[in-house]
Amino acid sequence: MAQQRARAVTQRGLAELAGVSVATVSRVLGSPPDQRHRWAAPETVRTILALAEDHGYTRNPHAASLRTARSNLVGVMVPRLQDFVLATIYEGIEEAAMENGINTYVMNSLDDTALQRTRTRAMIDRRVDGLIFGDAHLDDTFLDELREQGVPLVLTSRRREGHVSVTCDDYLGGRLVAEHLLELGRTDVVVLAGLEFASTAYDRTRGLIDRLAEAGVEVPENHLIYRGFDTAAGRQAMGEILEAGIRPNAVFATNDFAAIGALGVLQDHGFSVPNDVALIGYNDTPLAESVGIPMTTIRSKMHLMGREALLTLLALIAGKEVSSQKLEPELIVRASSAVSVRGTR
Amino acid sequence: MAQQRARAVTQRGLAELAGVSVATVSRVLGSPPDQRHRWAAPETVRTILALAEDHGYTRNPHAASLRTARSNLVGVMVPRLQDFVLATIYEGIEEAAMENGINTYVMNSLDDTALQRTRTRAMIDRRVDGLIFGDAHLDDTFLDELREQGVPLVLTSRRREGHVSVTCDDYLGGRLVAEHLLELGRTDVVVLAGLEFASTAYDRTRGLIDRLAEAGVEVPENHLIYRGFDTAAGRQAMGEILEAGIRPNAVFATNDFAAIGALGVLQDHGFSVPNDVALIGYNDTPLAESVGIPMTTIRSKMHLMGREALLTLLALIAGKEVSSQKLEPELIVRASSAVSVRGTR
DNA sequence: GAAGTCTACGAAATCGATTGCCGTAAACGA
DNA sequence: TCGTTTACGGCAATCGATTTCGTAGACTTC
Repeated sequence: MAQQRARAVTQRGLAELAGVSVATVSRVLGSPPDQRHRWAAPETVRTILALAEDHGYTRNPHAASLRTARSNLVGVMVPRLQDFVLATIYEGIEEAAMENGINTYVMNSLDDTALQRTRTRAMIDRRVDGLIFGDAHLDDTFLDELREQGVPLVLTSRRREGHVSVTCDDYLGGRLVAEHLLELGRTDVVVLAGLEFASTAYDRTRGLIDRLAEAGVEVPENHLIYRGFDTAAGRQAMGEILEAGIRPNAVFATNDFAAIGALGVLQDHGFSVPNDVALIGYNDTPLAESVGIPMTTIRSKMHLMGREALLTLLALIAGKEVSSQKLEPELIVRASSAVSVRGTR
Repeated sequence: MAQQRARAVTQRGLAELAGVSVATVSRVLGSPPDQRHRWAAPETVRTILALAEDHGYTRNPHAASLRTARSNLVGVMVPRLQDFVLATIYEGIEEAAMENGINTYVMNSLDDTALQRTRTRAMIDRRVDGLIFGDAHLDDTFLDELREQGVPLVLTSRRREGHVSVTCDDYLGGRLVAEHLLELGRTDVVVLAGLEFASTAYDRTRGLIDRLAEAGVEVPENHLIYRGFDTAAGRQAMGEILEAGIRPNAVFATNDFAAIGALGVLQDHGFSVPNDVALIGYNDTPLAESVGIPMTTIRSKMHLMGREALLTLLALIAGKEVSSQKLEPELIVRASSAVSVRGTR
């Protein structure tokens, strides 16, 4: 039989050993180092700290949460962790959470509104202090209802009118792509836009369209196709476009993975990238650089986004005034659009 | 000011409303439906259930955990959720957990032994009932120490001698690749093996080598290179191999992403895949099929692996006898190795 | 030197749920 | 008829930490 896990010491145990009351132990152990002396004599503080150390004391979070009605837990809902982008944002969240003594639950909603609801409920039932959503839908009021109920929440990756969010300035990202295309003179563009209910898809597309319009270029309705953000969706969308007889000289995918899927299809059909078709992705995931033809893309600060989202949520929980934040995107030009009359940089 | 979140009802509240004691409420609400009548009259049961429903009662898990010393929480440690494989395994874990009323914490250890320790500690401090590790190292005794302390734990993805694990039969996977190469007559193989301390890398490589040895083929020491599992590592490894003047007619990467990285490098150097070099990956991630040249790979049951890992952990926590499990791998032949004298597959 | 002001703690009430131990009745067995 | 189950459910102790009152003594202050 394996050695039984030693019964953990509690504050009561430490109190008895130190000859003080649990109240004192609680106060000493619960205060930040520079505040401890406010509660006990230096000698007492030292004794308690030493005992805690020796006996490997760790606070029982359930007991603490029961008393304080504060769990130091936040829930994170993402469409899918398989998505590199969300996994990276989550890393940022996790990092900032650890730094602040917070733990996180993550769940995949698969962008399914039913799952979104049941899993959010599961988190609330677990008494999280607040929630971060990476799967906001433009066309669903679930989040509004939640806020009505007074649940502290912050959005990230995708925004939604009326909610605090930390996102990439996707509209600007779209504009950057448009400007790049204008410079290249490749304005007969097809947009593999992602999912219609995601603000990322919407804003990136809108930014592109608006900027092109300012230059007098119209993007026809049938050049926009919404199929999803992953590789399979990119293949699908690109395939449909070609099948419809559309022959663009540029393709903008609102996600690198979709772009990679599109790349495969384009090559299968004998199109050269970038000579026949310039290809641009979004997010600057590692694959963008490593795939056969290094891909032009928009770099977004995913990790930072996660960090800021968590920090914002913490501020919100603390009752502070918080506001939305848009992180700046950056255009990264690579071979997949290296067709400019200027050098290939 | 947003509407204040209504103070949640507690069992005490329900008890008062129903005119019974909290003990009865607790028993009725805590028993499985078919056991409820053992504790209260049908009428009472109905009243309590109705009141709970009406007032949206949800059990306070902190209070319950405090009392029972059981949290219904399990911790999951993965090297990195950015890795599609681990993200998928986690989805399986999450799914099975939800079905069993269990919640999960996930954390990234980044395969850093220090992070591994501190984050595991953070989970234990949170009083998880058990842990699943997806980042076991062959050369580190951390997990052994943990088990000594009586912490219930199960490994997945990677195994480690002396621990219960749910993995893919990686050794067999390696053998399958070897057999495929023997059939193709492409036995001058380079192995981009991944990380040396990971059993996945070790077993897949060993399986390949052993099977080739049985056929009288030796894999020279310098044809094995350990650089990591991701795309960047694949690029790096492949680059070094070529720089060393090695010119294999087949490359086996123990991970699809590394394979994709290698593919890029091979093409950059003017090698044709599969004509000059056959390329084989591992895991059958969606990208394997979608990337320029559809890739031969080994399919592993990642989602199922996660499910089984969780179920195994639950059994372990329940005090049952559990044993390791190896899921069967399957060879998926695609264009990247379609060079057989037989038809293309 | 009387009245504040600190300092350093302690007592005890909570937080919400679980559970072992009992008590009371009605039903049952022989 | 009387002892024994069985059904139904209350009492009260706990789990471990936090926090509101207090209090006793030391120190100031005018």
